Amino acid sequence: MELQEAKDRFVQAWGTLATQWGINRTMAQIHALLMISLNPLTTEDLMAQLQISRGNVSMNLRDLMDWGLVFKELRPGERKEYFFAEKDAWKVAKQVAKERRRREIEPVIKLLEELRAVPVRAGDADSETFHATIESISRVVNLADGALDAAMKAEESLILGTLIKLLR
Amino acid sequence: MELQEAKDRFVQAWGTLATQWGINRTMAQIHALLMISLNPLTTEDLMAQLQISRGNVSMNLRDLMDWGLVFKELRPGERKEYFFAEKDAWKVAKQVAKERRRREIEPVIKLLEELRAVPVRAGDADSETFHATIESISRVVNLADGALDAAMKAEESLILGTLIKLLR
DNA sequence: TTGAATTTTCAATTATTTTTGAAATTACGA
DNA sequence: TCGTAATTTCAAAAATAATTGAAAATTCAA
Repeated sequence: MELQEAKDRFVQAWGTLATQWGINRTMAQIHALLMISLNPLTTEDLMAQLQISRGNVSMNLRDLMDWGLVFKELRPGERKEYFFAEKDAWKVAKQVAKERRRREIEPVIKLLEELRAVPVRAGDADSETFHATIESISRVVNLADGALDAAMKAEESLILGTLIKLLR
Repeated sequence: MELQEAKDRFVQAWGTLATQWGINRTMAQIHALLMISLNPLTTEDLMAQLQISRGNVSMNLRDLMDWGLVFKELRPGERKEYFFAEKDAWKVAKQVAKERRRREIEPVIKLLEELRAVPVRAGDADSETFHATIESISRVVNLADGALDAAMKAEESLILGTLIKLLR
């Protein structure tokens, strides 16, 4: 396989994987392309390589910057902007965990707390089932939240070590 | 908050969360409803409670059964089918981890192995960047894969214990 | 400042995903 | 086995999400 073919396959596959996880295909492809590019790229570069419009590039770059995955580089004496991504995949994973936790898990935890506060009607099997299930889901969501928080703060090697122990 | 309102809020929120993670809203709502229902429900029950068509219920129930999250109950002397879901959220999480691993992570690991096999052109900084990034991503994907595998096999209490140690 | 290069915005369009509903099929009690 | 209740299928329709492209806004070298 040629280098260019390998790059294309990676960008393509990353886009597909992203859609399965609720992330915009183009956003993932731009991110993938920046991750494997030696040098920062301009909007024009991204438009040409992914065959997409200027507006599309602009909006997805803003989202990627909001996610803390892509950064802007300004070169003195040059008008146009250059973009680059963090290349350390562990740092990227930590950043994604941090953002998804903040944006998606936190609101769910808040809701689950509210639902847990709804009084159980003793003797009402229906009410009891509801509460038991909400309790069970709360425990797991809080466990996942804690795991993401731990991963976010830990070093890759530390997680690896813990995992090896767990698998043994 | 009334019990019925609490149920509705849960079903609604679960559907919203699902779409953010690449899962069909209705599928998640059916699953949520079955998780908090004391008794198994029929297609008619689901159609009425979620205000959706028969075909929609039928297709999403099949998907949920394929995911191993919902089961069918046949009652002797009765023609119609009853559906119920596993209510233990930890078991549900393990099942979801198992399926996503098989369906999505495995193909990615296979691709990354192929890309790692592409020969590096020594001295070519572009080629070297590509390989370094793919290596980095491979490590993290394999770490995540291992974590899901470990979680899948472990007990909730064991994960919790490990996590507490990690956070300390 | 000025003005052209560059970026952003957003209404309209296009693409994708989900849902419907009725016909076809299945399955089971009588 | 028969008749029909129940389920499944799938093409068409609807809903949702992503993309375009050109006008508006911004920015910075001159």
